Amino acid sequence: MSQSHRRPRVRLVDVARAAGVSKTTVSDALNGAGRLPAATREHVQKVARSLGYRPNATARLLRAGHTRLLGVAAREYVETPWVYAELAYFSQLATATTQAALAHGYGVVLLPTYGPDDCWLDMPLDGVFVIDPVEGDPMVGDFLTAGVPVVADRRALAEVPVEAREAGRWVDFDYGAAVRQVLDHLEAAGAERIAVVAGATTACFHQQSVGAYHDWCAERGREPRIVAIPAPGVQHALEAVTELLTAPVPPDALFTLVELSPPLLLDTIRRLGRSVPGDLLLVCSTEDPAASYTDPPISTLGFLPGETARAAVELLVDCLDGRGGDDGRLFSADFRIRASSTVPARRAARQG
Amino acid sequence: MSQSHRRPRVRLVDVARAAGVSKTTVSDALNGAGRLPAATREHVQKVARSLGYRPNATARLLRAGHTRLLGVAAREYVETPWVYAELAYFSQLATATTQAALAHGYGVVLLPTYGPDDCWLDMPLDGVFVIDPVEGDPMVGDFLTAGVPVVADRRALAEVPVEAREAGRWVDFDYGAAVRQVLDHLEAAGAERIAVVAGATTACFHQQSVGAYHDWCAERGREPRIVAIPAPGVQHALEAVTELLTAPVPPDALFTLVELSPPLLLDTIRRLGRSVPGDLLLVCSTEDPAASYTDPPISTLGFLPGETARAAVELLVDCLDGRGGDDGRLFSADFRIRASSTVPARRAARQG
DNA sequence: TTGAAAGCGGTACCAG
DNA sequence: CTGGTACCGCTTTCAA
Repeated sequence: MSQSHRRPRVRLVDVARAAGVSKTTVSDALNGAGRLPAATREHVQKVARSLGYRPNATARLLRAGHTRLLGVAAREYVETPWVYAELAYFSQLATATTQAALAHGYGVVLLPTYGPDDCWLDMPLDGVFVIDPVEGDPMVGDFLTAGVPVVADRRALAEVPVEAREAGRWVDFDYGAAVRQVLDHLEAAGAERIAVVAGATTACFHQQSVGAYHDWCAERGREPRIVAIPAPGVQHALEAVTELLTAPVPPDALFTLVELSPPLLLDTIRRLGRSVPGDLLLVCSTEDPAASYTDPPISTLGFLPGETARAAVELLVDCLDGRGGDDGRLFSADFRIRASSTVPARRAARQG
Repeated sequence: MSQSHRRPRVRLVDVARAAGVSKTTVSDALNGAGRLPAATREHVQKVARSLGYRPNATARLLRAGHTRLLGVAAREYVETPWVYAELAYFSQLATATTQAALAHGYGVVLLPTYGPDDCWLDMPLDGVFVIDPVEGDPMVGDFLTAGVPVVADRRALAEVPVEAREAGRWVDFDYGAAVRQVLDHLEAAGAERIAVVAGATTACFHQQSVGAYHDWCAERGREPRIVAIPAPGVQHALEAVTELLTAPVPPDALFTLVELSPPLLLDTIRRLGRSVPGDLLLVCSTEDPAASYTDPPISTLGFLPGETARAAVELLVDCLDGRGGDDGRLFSADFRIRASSTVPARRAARQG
């Protein structure tokens, strides 16, 4: 058993008393402010150190009028809290945000996806990055009406009353275009039955991607083959893939929009008796670096977590510093074509 | 270009003035405190809402004397900032910590691994969870002397001056025992040349693991075969594996202590012309759930990110609430034996 | 050069 | 039932 009562922290006044000077002098001495004689300064510093003095962060923040803290929330699967750990995309986004924030002197708070309504408003945040808000997501509006700058996407901002939008910024992709790019590529490689695995959420990414897929199919009179999984996780994703590949008329191309370990996916496809790219062309939307190390390397559609995080932080910081920057930044998805979706020799020949 | 000047936030006094009452009344009305007539309460609430009033979090925290914020720092590779995104272990730990913290009404701040010395002390944290501190890590001592409760491991706490240890707690594993358990298992399965991939850090985990491996080898007069990678990342890890497997006398068992996508590892081993478990028994220390979905499923040594995170948060919260709880919690690693390290029929026969 | 005092924006204790 | 006021711990201005 350990000592239970925490000793009261030593405060500025304590140091002042011990050093026989005033609060002001201590503050100046420790912060390098004022014009004190070196002797006083050193004396105060020594006393402060010997007492183990540490300024109370909250107090100085209240004084400063800011907290230098940015919130990050991943909202894609609001109902299924925290499976995010397994999602390379969110991990990288959170990490990159932390990194970018640090570069600007900010810390990052991981926000919960659920919890007592508005509980996030009790956190001392200067700004918030809301990733993949779902349709009608209350978080964006809550922060904005509370006067806290937010970076989200354009759709989320559009849902907020105009008068509150002032401190709203966005980072976005043309998801539809990205998906079409992949579909066109697969079609050009000879695919006739492209199957898709998506997430069953109303986050912009999935909604627009699925919409684009349906449109694309409709334009060509093709029948969409899509499975939307209710929550992230290896199990769900693999089941979806299995369902698609064991259909009576199996697809000749697969495009996954949910995070799934690329080498595992490849392994699973092979166990189902199909070869890549021979029997099945494959493109994965993933940030897992393992994708380029498999055999064959897997084509990926990436959404630049590093760059978007940096942009989000910059947007937030500009807004906080009163610099009028852009309202948002539009990015283009990063489509990397590799062997998994490249026409094998014999099929290429067949296609002419 | 967007509006650059943020409008000043509306404060408690503003509401009070607008509603024609005092600060106290507003505070009570909004917090459900005091015994106000319903009419007053509603009136104040209406005014507050119409003004878009939100209490200043920093101010109420200063008043409350706590911040309800916990820090998390992953220190294993302090020099190589933020490759953590790719590490399932850290992602899950951070996520689980956030979840556990939320359950206790706390938020979580992701701490940077580097940065201006002591920069972490400027954050308004009630407590900190330092994961895998390296040898002589300053972070633990810094927080402790600042009076901020810390959860780390026993070694890190031992490095701190006794008088500062009061608010130090720990969560730990007997890494040596865990490693021996795996080595014994592999030996029993017939392995004679067990190779290990470890991380070149002084974090307790790697140091003790590598130490245990060397001891274990020495006890048996075996020659250790180990590669320590300088930083996490697919590239380094795969190179290490390749180096080990292409040695003149290749190992007959591989035990990886660094995070590496299990299916990718399997794939790589096969491309090097070895089969698992036929030619090579395989055990991975990883938290990647994909390990159990490969063919063959891969034996894993896990370190319970969920449970340790929960424990860490509890330890911190108990300490903060002045409840005298335990000084720490010792966990046992989770060794899951699967087909990748199970003796294939013919080898079992050969072994008798 | 140093120190007293006024806030930062709330909450909580009293007196009215 | 309500409002004045002290106070959380620090920074900053200003007077001595």
